[in-house]
Amino acid sequence: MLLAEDDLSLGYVIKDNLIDAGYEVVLCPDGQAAIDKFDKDEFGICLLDIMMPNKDGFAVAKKIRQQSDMVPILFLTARSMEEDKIKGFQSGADDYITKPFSIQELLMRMEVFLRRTRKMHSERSVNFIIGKLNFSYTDLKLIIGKEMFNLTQKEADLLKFLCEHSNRILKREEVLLNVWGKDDYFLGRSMDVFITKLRKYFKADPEVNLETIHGVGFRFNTPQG
Amino acid sequence: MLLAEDDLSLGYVIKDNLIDAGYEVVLCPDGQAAIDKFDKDEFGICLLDIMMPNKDGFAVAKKIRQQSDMVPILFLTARSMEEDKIKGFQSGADDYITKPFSIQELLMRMEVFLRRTRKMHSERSVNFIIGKLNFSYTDLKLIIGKEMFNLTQKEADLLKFLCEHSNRILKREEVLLNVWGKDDYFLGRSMDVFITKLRKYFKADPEVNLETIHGVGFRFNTPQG
DNA sequence: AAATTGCTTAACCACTACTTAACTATTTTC
DNA sequence: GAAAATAGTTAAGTAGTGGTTAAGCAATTT
Repeated sequence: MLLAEDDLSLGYVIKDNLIDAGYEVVLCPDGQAAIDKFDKDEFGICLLDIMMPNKDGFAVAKKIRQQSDMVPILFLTARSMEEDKIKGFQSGADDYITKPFSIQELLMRMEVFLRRTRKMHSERSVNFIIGKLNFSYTDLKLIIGKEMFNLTQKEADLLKFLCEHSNRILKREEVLLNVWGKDDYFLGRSMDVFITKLRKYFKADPEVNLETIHGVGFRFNTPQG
Repeated sequence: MLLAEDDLSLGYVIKDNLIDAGYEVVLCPDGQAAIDKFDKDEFGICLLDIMMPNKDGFAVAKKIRQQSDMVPILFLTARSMEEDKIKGFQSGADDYITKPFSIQELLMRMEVFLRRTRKMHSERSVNFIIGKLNFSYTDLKLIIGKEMFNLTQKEADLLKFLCEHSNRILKREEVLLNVWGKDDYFLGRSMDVFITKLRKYFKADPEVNLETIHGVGFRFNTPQG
């Protein structure tokens, strides 16, 4: 989880307690640092102090929301702040908790959201795990070995279709109709461009390859489960 | 087959009976375990209890459906559950069976689906197994003894036609009309080229040969099955 | 307004599958 | 048994298919 708190003595207390509770915690001393961290890593939940130097909690939340609708965001606020102001500014935050708070209380609130998002995830997410290849269609992320690629929607659509029909010959027409909705010359060429892109990703895992069946289509060869 | 049942004493009874009936059974005590198992292995059919801790049967079915449209899913339900509720929630399930049920009944219901999917499978793929010769039309692969050849679509079309009419005389005209769509001098010569190619493949199996009936056509001689 | 993103279209090249051709071998017919 | 027809084989020719890169374009973001 991502923790942004400028009061470092408080920050460390929270961090240590959360680590004891089994979380992985990244502590950032200001808003910009939090944004930078969020860009690099994936976090399951974010805890943001509102009043911070260098981008406040609201700004950070907004930035995070641009990247992910799913991650739960909790604000840490001073008691002095009026409740309606916080609500008004709840720019994408899921809840807030006023200082001082007990670690117990924090943990409980976090659990609520983690349960909820885990559930949503499991209901909505579409994932494929094929050998070293880990593809989350919902997140548009493809992890192969140690490399991670952020896919575009089309790339993901195509890859999803390939995953759903791996190890059998797929006619070009079939792929086009299912991924693009229609089959004409130009879309066919467009598909070839996407095929090229996917093949670049697949280079990271020699067990996976997208074979051309000339005059017919493709076959997505993957290690059988 | 994948069996998810939280009542373990019942689970073991079902499992043992199905094993006696010749099935391989993996028993999971809760929904999440079932999902995890399904990700790892391939199952021919899934039997899911609806009420389970840690993801109920509906959730498991949904998850399974994301990965495969084909696998038959059967729900096990308590008698108390209203039928329409089950039907409404039939999130991708193929059938349900109310507890208590006889193993006989369960086996019969399972057979129905397994027959169906086996049939669908065989419709999806076209294969010919003739002596040592194993030809998958859908995969464009011809395996003879230890050699494997990747065929082109035309080669496969021609071979398929020959397999479908083996051990009888085929007029040249007949083959041309069925495989090329029309019959003229040049296509006839073209066919001869393909015949040559196929004969090269057949060299790997002396039991199979493509005989010329001079002035008439061919006969694809194969060991009778 | 400028930059970025995501897809399509274009252009170029390499390669493939099939046809055509050319030559040879076999069979049929007279 | 020679000429004609038919078929086998190999190679050359050709249209088409696919891979790749980059330019173009529309939509969105900064």
